[in-house]
Amino acid sequence: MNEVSLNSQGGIEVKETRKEHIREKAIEVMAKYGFHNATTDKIAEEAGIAVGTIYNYFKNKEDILEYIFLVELEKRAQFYNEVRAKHSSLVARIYELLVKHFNEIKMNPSVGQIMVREQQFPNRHELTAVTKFLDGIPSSIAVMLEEAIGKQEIHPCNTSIIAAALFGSVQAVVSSAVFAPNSKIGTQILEDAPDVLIDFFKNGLQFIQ
Amino acid sequence: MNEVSLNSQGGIEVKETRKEHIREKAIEVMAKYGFHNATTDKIAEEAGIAVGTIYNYFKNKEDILEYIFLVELEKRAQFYNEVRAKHSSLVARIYELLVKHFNEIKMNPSVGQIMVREQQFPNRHELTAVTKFLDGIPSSIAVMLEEAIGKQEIHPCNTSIIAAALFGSVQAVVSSAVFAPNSKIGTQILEDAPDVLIDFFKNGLQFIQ
Amino acid sequence: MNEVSLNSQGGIEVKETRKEHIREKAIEVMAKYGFHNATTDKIAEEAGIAVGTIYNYFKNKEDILEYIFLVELEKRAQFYNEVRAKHSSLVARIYELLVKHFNEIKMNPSVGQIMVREQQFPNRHELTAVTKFLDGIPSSIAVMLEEAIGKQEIHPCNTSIIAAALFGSVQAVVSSAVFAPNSKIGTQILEDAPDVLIDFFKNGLQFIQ
Amino acid sequence: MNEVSLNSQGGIEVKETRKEHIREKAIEVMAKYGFHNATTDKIAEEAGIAVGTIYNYFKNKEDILEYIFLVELEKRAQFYNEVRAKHSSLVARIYELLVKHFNEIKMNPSVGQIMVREQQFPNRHELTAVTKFLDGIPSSIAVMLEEAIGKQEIHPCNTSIIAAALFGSVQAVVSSAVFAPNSKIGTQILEDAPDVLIDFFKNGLQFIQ
DNA sequence: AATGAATGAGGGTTCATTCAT
DNA sequence: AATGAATGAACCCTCATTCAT
Repeated sequence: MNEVSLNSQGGIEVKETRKEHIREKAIEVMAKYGFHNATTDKIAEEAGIAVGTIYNYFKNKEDILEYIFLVELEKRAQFYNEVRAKHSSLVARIYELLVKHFNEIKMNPSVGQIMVREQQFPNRHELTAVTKFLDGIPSSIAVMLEEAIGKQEIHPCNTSIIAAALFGSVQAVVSSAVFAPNSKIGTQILEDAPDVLIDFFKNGLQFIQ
Repeated sequence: MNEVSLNSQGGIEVKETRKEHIREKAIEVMAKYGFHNATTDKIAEEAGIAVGTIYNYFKNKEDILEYIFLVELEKRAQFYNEVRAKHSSLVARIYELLVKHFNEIKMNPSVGQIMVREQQFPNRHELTAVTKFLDGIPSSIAVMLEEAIGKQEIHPCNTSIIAAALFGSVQAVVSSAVFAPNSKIGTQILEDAPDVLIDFFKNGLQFIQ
Repeated sequence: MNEVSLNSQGGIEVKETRKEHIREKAIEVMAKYGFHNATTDKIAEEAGIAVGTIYNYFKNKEDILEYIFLVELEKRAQFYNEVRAKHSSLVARIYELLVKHFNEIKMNPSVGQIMVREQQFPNRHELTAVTKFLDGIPSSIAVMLEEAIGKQEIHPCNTSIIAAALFGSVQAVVSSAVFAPNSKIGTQILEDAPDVLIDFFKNGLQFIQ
Repeated sequence: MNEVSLNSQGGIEVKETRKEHIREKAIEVMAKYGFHNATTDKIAEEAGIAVGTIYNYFKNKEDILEYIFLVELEKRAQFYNEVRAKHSSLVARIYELLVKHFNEIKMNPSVGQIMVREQQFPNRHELTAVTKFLDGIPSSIAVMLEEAIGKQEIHPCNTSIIAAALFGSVQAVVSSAVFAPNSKIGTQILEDAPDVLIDFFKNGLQFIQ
């Protein structure tokens, strides 16, 4: 049901199927035009196939977006599991998650644009990957926070709000990078972001005295 | 051209014109369906007027969204000016901005939904209120940060990334509140948010030792 | 019912009423944009009045065009009567009609543009002034031709076809003048037209031998 | 891109494609209602297709009119070339053009109605087939006149005015035929027109002495 | 599996006309 | 008589989706 798997080198591997090809081209088109203005015709043209072919792999246009988020969600889930297995300290975990996340965005900024923009989903009742991504990641963060509190690594706090804030910080920085007026600035932000953010998360604004 | 003004009690006051009425109803419809699925027919119906009437007050549908953001932008600009005049410390400033901001959202959650969702605008080159809101507020935050650094109130930092992070935190918390499964939870979040966030901004995650 | 009358000097006089004012401004707007793109709003604005006022003087928008043609039709009817009273020869009659007609156009090219362009009338069953103008003038010409044949001034011919051809020649020359790329050319055509046309009508293409 | 071609019998042949079918039906609808009142829905209904299908073949509604004129223009261009190749005398040329032109109209009076009525096109600056038809044909006539003057076949004259007059004559006669109260009269006019007009063009009104 | 022409519901927008003031 | 905001039917056009080939 999904083509994301871990290859022997421990990297993310996505089988290059026709569906995969459409996903990649759809990302480009949706990043450029936004979901609503990304017509199926444009996607098909970009992918070098006929419109009808899209519908052999996707139920409808929304399903493409769904799949895009699903793939990213699974990547993040893998990161999450890897990181939990590797580190026990909260800082170490978050730091590595940040590094991996921003690396992904650096490698494919288009997907970053979509992640931070496409938050319109008419059918919230269906448990979509989009929702899972936007709600699920903060939840996972909250879980880590609660563990850290349990281990007396950090003081107690409102974990759901803080989790939202952490996720929001990251999304906003991604946004500022991928929509930066020139790509040099954007790349620099993506490079600096993990260190700057981890420092901010650890110490806040660092008031003097 | 600008119906936002300060009344004698120092609160925000908006003259109740027909345009204002359309704005309010459009907020409800757009919050419910999202900008693209908010048809002009639905807006007109909700406002109890004919479709054509909308076009006596707005150039087109996008212009309604533009106006919604403009009003909110002006409110935030007022907050910002008031707060700068009243406080000189960064913490005090941010805290009061948070209180005011979350209060506004509490009073009108629909507008909060729109603020965090509608970031799709085809013509970014036109200097729209939407762009000003999404780019301008982080800029204002960055300015405050730089002032605080200048006054040695906080240690130097990458102000643009941190400003983005602060704004993103707030947007994400607003999002978690206004899209909360039930309004009780949402209201609680909005109530707790200023204290929780200011604490986070000051101290970070508060690691023990 | 109509404000066109002969004044003491024998010239055409149109009482300057509000209705008259609207007619004049409507001519300008319709000449510029064409009937269908000449909105009532534009006409009202040009006339410096409110849209509603137009409807105190005209049944609907078509009625304005109707009135425009009516006035021109009556001017042509006056020309026709004057000319018939003054001359008995066909050539003299046609020549003077041409002179008067082209003079009118020279004085108000906008009306010329409308006369040659607006031939779209959905309700042909109503006997409109537009129809009368476009059908009636050729009829009058045909009558003159028949008289001339009766008086053995010219050889017999298919008067309805020839009348149409004569009228068409004139309309086409008007068209080439009022839509000329620059007004100098247009004015020159209007000046030359009577002599050139009367010569053509008298002698045809003047084959040698 | 051009479906007009000469078949083995030397007649005009138009490949019956879907686009061609729409053109034909659009002619009927536009002739009946006029361009502005010919809705795309009516055209689609008449053609027995869905509205959307029209837009698979035409950019927009104006483009249909454009194509209609283009086809007619190409027919006339073919006539023109054939006739120039066949005859060298001006009279022979014009006469055959008249015969061919009126024959075309006889075969499809609807197209005649459109040709003489639709002279409203907002974008005259674009070099449309409509403009080419209405401006181009008189130009071609002017060229033939100048040749005839050069060969001393006719006396010098103002060729542009005369060319306009000739074209206008023809258009007006077409108009009187296709808008005739009954089709019998119309057909008769179309039949008589070439002889009547050529006689008029050669000799003018034929004054006695 | 792939194609792409056909579909037609639906949407944004216009604008002639009305009518309460 | 004059106004001009309100009206809403009507229109052009788009585009996700289908299905015969």
